[in-house]
Amino acid sequence: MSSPATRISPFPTPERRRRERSAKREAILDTALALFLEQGYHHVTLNQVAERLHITKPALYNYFAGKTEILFACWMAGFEHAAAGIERIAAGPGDGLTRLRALIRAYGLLMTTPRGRCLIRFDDNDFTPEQRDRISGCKKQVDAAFRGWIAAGIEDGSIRPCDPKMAAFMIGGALNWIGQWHRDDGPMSPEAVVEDFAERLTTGLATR
Amino acid sequence: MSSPATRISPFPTPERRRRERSAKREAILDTALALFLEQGYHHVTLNQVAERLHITKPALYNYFAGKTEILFACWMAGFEHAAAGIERIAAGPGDGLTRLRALIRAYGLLMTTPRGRCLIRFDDNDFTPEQRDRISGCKKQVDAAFRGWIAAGIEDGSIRPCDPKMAAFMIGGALNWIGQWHRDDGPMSPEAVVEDFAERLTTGLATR
Amino acid sequence: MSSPATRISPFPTPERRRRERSAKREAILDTALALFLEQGYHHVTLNQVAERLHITKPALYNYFAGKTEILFACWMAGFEHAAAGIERIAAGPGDGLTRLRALIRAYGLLMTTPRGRCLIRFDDNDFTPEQRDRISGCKKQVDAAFRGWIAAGIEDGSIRPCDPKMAAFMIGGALNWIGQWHRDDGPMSPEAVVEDFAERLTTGLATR
Amino acid sequence: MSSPATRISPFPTPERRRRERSAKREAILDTALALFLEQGYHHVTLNQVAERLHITKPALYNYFAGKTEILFACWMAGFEHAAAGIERIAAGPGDGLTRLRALIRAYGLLMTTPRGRCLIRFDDNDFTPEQRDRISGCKKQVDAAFRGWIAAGIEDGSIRPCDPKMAAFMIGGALNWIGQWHRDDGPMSPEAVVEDFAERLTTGLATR
DNA sequence: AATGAATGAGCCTTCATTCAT
DNA sequence: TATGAATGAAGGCTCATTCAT
Repeated sequence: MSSPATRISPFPTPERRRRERSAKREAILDTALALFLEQGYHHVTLNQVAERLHITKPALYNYFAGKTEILFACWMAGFEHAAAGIERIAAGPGDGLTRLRALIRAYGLLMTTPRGRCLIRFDDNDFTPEQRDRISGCKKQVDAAFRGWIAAGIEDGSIRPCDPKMAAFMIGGALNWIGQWHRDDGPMSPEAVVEDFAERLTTGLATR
Repeated sequence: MSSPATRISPFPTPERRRRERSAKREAILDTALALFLEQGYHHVTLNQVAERLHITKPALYNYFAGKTEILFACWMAGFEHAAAGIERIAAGPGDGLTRLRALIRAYGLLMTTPRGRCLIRFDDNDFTPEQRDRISGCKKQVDAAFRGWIAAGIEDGSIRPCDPKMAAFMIGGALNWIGQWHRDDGPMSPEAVVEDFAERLTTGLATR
Repeated sequence: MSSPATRISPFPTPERRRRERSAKREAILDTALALFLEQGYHHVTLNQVAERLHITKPALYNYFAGKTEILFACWMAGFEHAAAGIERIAAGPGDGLTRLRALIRAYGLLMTTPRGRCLIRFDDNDFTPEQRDRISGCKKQVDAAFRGWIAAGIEDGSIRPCDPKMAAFMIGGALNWIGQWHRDDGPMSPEAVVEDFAERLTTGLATR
Repeated sequence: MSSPATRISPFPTPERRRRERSAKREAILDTALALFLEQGYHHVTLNQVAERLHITKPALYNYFAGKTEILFACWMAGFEHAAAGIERIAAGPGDGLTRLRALIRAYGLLMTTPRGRCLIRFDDNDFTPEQRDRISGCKKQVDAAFRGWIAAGIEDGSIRPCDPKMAAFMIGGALNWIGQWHRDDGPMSPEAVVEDFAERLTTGLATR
């Protein structure tokens, strides 16, 4: 029995307004992302995105400046997942090999989700030059993490001497590819896949 | 030196006609492919393709039924390179590991060329359903080659027991990724890259 | 005279909106129809239609799915006139001959208007198969009306025994042809023409 | 056993050349006409015409100046049939009614053939202005024949006094319409149809 | 914040026609 | 006479984006 004073007012507070707006932005992103991955960016019209959300096309412009902005926001959301994982691992304990394996697991897992898949499925040519620049920087960060911990492992003796760049290319390629072949309804769970890959991708590198 | 009698006639023979037509088809393919890789399929107009060839747009239709036909022909040309490599290796000698390494080298090399790059850069959604079906079959053939020689290597003792499917996914991913990062003007030649990868991708698999 | 309070608001009500939209659809139809009859369907571009309406080509797509849809809608609008006439006559009194003459007048009048002319001037080949099917059904309805009342007249003795099918063909042909030769600025008014034809086409049929 | 002297030379004489050329022109006309009636002028490409004749598109230009020339030649061929019929009837005996009936039979028969059908199925807008002018003149000739013999019949007493123009419109419409509904594989032969129409269209006119 | 309506820009495709051979 | 190849011209349609309400 809530008293009138505590009943929720139908007139949203500024705070609630902000939350709702943010939730709508997220919903647009999720919907657009799903469509982009299903049909490809150029085959998706803003009408489709809007329809799935039960709104109309121009309404989208209240939340995003345009189609490429949505694309970019999708990518960035994916990257932030990756960046968060990297930070978490960096903040945690472990030698180079341990951290490399943790990154493989985290990044590999990400690749089995839409948020992660878009990181490599989106075509660079669909971004504006400015967006491309920012994306390029982000990609370098991820690459630096891989190379960094490989180098650290060589340093601390957990990884055999090798060219960190090439090793990172190999590992990155194998992980990125997961997004292309892994199906949620397939025989292997994402966790099983990344566990397998963490082992498989480092047996050649580990000093035992 | 050539007497009038042996000079080449300006009137092409039927044979020469056929060759020239074929050469023109190839030129269209190469030009379109280069543009597709540079700018992305949807950002390339047939006008651009035609202009680069110093012809007009409708002239393209003398050689291809439409834009997606060109796209498809590009893909198929790439696949035929791959298939030829597979056949050559299959026809040659060697145990499973040897052949797997040969395939890694051949496929990796292909990935440093436009013909190969398009195999994974083109978006499935841009093909017609019929084309997708054919492509799907072709991809299965390549995958089968990787898995097959891994399985053969396990059989003949040159490769340690493991899941050929996962191993093939790892190798395939690493190789496909080459097309994304390798630059012709980079520090490593294609040959050096694939040599490195052939070693790197099989150290974890080889029985010594 | 109107006080500010009773002035029409510039903000259209939903009802007014619907009416305006409907009026625009009609305007498109009328304009397109006029052009189609003037120049022939294939010589009319959507740009011309749009220009005459002081809008742009894509705006047409807010009201019709495409060019053939417009063509079809024109035809259907004409048919509905005819169908309404048939219903009205069917609902009214009179023997077979009386009704036949009424139909001749109504259908003949229709043929002197663009709405009616299009019924026979449009080429079946310009419709989609689905549209053709529907049109075919509509044409059968009209034909059935002619034949039906001829048969009824034979039954009730107002028309001499004869083959209703052939009689209907003759009458239909004569009436359809009106659309080809009658000019609004000609010597005979539409009413005079159909009065003449109602007599002329039934003197051979009437039992006196 | 034809002697060498009488054997047909493989080198055609100029006379035979002319005959063959003329035959080819006819073949093109027939083929094009059939296609035009089947699919409508604008849906028929010169490629289709050429293919049906087992030649190539540009070859057509050896016989006709362009697509509309073919269309026009088709129409003219049809008209000449009609004109020949008119002349034959004019040259023969009979009062106005007799000749009118003869014309109805002849013109009606023509309408059951492709040559005749095209006379009213082709769209005026598809001709050039010059062609339109000539066609207009031809149509007037036919119309004049109908009206003339009706007037003659009134004069000689075989036809009841009436407006020849309107009577001709009625008869012409009914006859032209035959081309729209008559099927060669239908229940009535062309001869039966025109016999019926000759009677039906003049019962109201004849003085008995 | 959301909508209906309209627009501008662009692209693929078709096809009659021409030309060199 | 016939062909292969190429072109010019044009049209329908799509869609991201804007604007008034």
